[in-house]
Amino acid sequence: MTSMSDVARAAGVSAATVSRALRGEPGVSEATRRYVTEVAKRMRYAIARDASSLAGGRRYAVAVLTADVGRGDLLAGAESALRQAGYDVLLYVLHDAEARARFFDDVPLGRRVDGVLALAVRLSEDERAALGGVGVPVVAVPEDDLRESLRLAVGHLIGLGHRDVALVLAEGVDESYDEVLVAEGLAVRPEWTVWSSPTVVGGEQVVDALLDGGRLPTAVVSSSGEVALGLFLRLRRDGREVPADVSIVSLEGPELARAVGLTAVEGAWRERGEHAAAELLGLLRGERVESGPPSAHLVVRNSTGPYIG
Amino acid sequence: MTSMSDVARAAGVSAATVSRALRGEPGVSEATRRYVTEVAKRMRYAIARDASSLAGGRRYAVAVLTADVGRGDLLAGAESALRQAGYDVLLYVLHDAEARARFFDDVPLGRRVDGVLALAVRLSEDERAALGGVGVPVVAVPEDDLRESLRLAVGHLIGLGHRDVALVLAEGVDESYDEVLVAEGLAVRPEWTVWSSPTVVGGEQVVDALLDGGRLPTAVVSSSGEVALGLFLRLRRDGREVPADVSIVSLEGPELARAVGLTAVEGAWRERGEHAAAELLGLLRGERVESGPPSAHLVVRNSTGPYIG
DNA sequence: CTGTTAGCGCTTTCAA
DNA sequence: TTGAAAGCGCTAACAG
Repeated sequence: MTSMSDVARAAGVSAATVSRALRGEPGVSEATRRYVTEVAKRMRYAIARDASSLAGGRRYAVAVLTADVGRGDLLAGAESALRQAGYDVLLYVLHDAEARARFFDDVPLGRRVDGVLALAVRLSEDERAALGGVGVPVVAVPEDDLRESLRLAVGHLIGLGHRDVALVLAEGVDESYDEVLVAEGLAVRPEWTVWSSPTVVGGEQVVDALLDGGRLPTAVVSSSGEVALGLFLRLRRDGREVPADVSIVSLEGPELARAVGLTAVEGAWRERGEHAAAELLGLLRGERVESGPPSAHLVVRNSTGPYIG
Repeated sequence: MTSMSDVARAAGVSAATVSRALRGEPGVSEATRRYVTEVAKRMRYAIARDASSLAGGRRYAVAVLTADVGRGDLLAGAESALRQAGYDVLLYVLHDAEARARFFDDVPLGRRVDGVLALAVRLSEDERAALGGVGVPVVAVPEDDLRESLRLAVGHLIGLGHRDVALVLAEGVDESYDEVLVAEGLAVRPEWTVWSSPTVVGGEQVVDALLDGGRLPTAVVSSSGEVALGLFLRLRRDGREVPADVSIVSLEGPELARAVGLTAVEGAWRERGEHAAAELLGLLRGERVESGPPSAHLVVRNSTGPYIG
C-alpha cells in the first residue's frame, strides 16, 4: 500500500507538503500542488483515513440513524448530500426495540463520527440525552406532520367544491384532527371520523360502515395508503365511481398511490434528507442553514374530482 | 475525552492491559479483565477507532454498496449481521449513473474498509475489476432469478390444475421464459406471452388484449407487482372473479401483493442480506460459509385458486 | 499474566 | 513556500 511518504519521495517533496497539497490547504505553490496531485494520482494513492483522523481530530464521518430503511428516499437524499461534502456515512438501523436498546445502551458513536443524523426515528427523552452526550452535533428529521398533510388534502377538496369530507385515521393515531376540518370551514360529523386498521381490508370495512351509516361523504381522506386502496376497491366494487361519486386522497404510501393513480400528499423525502444533511454540515462548520425544511405537497391524480351536486 | 491511558491510570494497570482486557484478548486474568472493564464503563470510555485501526491494521468496517435503497430489507439484514459482528457499515448509494461513475472513478474505499458488500447492484466487468483492485474481499448478492421465481409460480398453478397460463413480462426483460413453462409441462401459446410496461395501466391493457384475443387463460403470472394489480383491477371491473375465473401470481412487489392479497413470490431479502454479510465475515476470518443463500418462496394469498373446468 | 517500547500514517506547529 | 519534528491514541512485539 503506497503511503503519503511514498508519494512525497516520488515527488521530491516532504510529506507535509503532500498533505497540504492534496487537501487544498493554503501555503503550497500552485505548481507544486498540481505536480503532487498528479504524482499521487499516478501512484493510485489513497489516503489512510484512520491516520488522517487521528492526527487531524476530524473524522469526516456522520452516523445516520434510521428506524425504517423502508423510507429509502430520505436515506438516499441524506447519503448523497453527505457524500458530496466528503463525509462517510455510517448506517445504524434501529428497526426493533432490541436493536434500539443495544444501540442506546452504550451509544457506540464516541470518537467515531463528527455528527449524527436521526432519520425517521422518534427519540425518547432518554435517547435524545444519550445522543447529546456523545458530544457531537445531532440533527433529527421531524416526524411527518399529519396535521399539515391533512390541511393540504382538505384544501384541495374544498377547492373542488366538496363539503362532505370523511376522515379515516389509522389505528394508533391517537388524536382527533377535527379542528383542521373546522379551520378549513367544514362541518364535522362524528360518524365521518373513523379509525381503521391500516390495511386494504380495513379500508373496505370503512366503506361498508359508511354505506350503512346512510349518506355517503363526497370525499374521503385517508391517513394510510393501504386504507385508501381499500376504499377505492370497495367503492368500485359497489358500483360507485371514483372520483365521480367519491373522491379519495391518501396521506401516505406514495408508491401505492402512484401505482393506482390516487391523489396523495407526498413528503418530499429525498429533499428532506438532503436538507437535514445540509443542516448538519452547517453545524459542523459552525454555520447555520437559513432555509426551512422542504414540506409535503399534493400530487393530484385521478381519484379526486369536482363535487357534483 | 477520556483515553485509554486515562483508564489505565485509573485502574492502576498499563494501557496494553486495558487494550487486551477490553478486546477480550487472552493473556489477562479474569479478575483484571473484570475490573478494567468496570472502570472503563464507569469512566464512559469509548475507544478511538481511528487509533485502533491505525495501530491494529484492521478497520472493522465494511462498505455496503446499493443501487436501490428501496430494497430496504436486504440492506437491513446485512446491516444487522455486520453490526452484530462488531463491524461498522459504510453506506454508498449508487442510485444513478452519475453517482456510480463518481464512485468507480476513484473507488474511495482504499484503506477505509475491510470488505465490500454489493447489494442489488449489477456490476459491469470494469466495475467488478475496480472493486477487486481495492484489495479486500467482495461479496455480491446475485440478482433475483426470474427463472427460479417463475418456476415456483408455475409449479403452484399446475398443482391447482391450471393448464392455460399466460405470462406477462415487464418491458426490458429481454429473454423469453417459455422454456420454463415447457419444462413444467405446459403448452406454450405465443399470444399468452406478452410484454407490458411495468405499471397498473400496463396490466389493465394486457387484460384488454387478452380479452380481444379470444379465450382467456385460467391463470396469469406477472413479473411486475404493479402489472399484477392492473390485471386484478381490470378483470374485476370486467366482471371476472379472481381467482374463480382467473388466478394471478405476482413475481415482484411484495408490499403491493400483501396489501391487495395477491399470491406472490417473495425474495427473503432480509435473509439474503444476512447471508451475504455472513459470507463476507467468513471471508474476513478466512473461513468459508457452507450454506447456500436463502431462496425465494411462494406466499399463497387470495388471488390463486383451483382450476374450475 | 503484565509492562515497556515502538511504531501505524497522517496533520500540525515551528523554523527556515 | 517548504521541511523537520512531535505527536494523535491505540496495538503488537518483546521482555520480564
